[in-house]
Amino acid sequence: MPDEPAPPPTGDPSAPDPPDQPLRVEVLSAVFQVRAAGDMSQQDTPRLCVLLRDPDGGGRTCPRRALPGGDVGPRETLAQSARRHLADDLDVAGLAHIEQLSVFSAPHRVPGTRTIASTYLGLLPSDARTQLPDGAAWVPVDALDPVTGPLVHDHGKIVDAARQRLAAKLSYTNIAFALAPRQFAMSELSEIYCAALGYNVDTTNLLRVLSRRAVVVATGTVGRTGRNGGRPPALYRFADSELRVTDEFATLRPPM
Amino acid sequence: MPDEPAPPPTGDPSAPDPPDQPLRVEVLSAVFQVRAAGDMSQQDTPRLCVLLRDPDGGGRTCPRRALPGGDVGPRETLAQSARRHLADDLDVAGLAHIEQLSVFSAPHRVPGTRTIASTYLGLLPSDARTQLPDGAAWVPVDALDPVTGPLVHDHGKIVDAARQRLAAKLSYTNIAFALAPRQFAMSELSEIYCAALGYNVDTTNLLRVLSRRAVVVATGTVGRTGRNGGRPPALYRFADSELRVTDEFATLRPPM
DNA sequence: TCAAAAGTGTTCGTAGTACACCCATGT
DNA sequence: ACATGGGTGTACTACGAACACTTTTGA
Repeated sequence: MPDEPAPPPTGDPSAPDPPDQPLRVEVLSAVFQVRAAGDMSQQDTPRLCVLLRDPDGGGRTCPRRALPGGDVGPRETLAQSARRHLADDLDVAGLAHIEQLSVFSAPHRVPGTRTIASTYLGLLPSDARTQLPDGAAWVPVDALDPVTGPLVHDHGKIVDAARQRLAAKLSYTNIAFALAPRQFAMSELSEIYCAALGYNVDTTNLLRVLSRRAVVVATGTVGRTGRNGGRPPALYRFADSELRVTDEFATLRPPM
Repeated sequence: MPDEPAPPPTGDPSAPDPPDQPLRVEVLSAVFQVRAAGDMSQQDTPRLCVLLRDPDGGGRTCPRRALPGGDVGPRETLAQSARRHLADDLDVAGLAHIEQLSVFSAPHRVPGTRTIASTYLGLLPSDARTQLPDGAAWVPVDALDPVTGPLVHDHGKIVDAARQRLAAKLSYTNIAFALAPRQFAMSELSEIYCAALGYNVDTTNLLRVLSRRAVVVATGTVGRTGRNGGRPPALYRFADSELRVTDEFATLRPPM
């Protein structure tokens, strides 16, 4: 699924590759944050947003939209490179999680020099306030194809892969720690799950599941009640602040 | 986990990368097959084996061991490149499945030119007979570190990553189709699961789980009884011959 | 006192495990 | 017939989903 089903090689498939062939390796990152959509027209329910950038620089009427990234430096790993390129747009210290997605290697996925893209998924807690430079913006992922045109090159596919990865890991890991604030009411966490998954999640059951797995723990403190009254919520936090698999081997697990 | 925690870059981390820096991209594949270990001393229970190759050519007394692979050609995707390099050792048409693993990019993971490795997991059905050239061999994965020395460079880590990926997907996908023969008794399939997972799997329950999920279906035919008598087994086959997720979202699944 | 939000308890369905028991074959 | 492996049936456990009911606040 990562590699597009490119047509079979037209040249001699067993030709030894010239060691000096021009070859670029770029790193592209899909960074997500759940944020209450900028327009305050609606009763803004939080939405999953992705960080996009205009590759031609800011200030256009109809900017092209691309994922942030760039080339790999000679002395850095790919993960370090991803962080370095993201530092142009946001405070990378706030990035709570970053992990590798697949490599996109179709020979002509971008025009010009043969460019292989190693892609990353990054997550930013919902309470991290970012000051984006010109040409960068948070775009709700469910408003991508229809409204603004498609993304540059194959970046749309990369965002899709990132969404799928996130949705899957929400189900069997504690990855939501990287999308949630340090402390939160279960209703807030539920909204984050809803935004990331795209469907409703029962708040009470979410608490039960995550408690049993010891993914979240109560802090003992309570938060403030909402605008229209209601009982003040207990506050929780994630037990770990790094990825942990919580439901490995749902089936075919080792005996005992 | 894919990128080793390399030391922070020593040079200027924000230096723009020279577009003509020497950079190699290699493809490495961990190909697995469950095979009844060559030595006929034991009551040979099948074991998970990985295809290794002596990078210095065959005929050594104490060969080094490495994963098969090599550089990417200018007109091929990484997956195509993986298949091309594997063709030196086996009939790639027999490879029932191949998928991307992570990228290994530590700056000095191999000496000399900066080399980034894109890695693949390949699976060969247990009944595929292979005629390996000199210098290539099937090595049981549980006999890697202790007996023969470690693998070259970081290839040991790559094999570990491949094993983990396989074990995980055995639990929630139909990936075993790529390790099993076209037709098989459930006891054979059970042995394959045992070999790949490293622990015992109950044959009767395996049938139930895989039947309910419509992963395997009965062919209606029966096989021959074993060496010491016993009821002849019903034969089964996998419903699909391509990867399918069978247990997506074990928890937090969409309503209805 | 009423609405709104949070939290608790209960019921239900279902998937997976363990294990006993029955079936079919070769010797 | 009997040992050997294959297959079926059943009971048990656990987890997650749904939903009703209770609790705590603000207006």
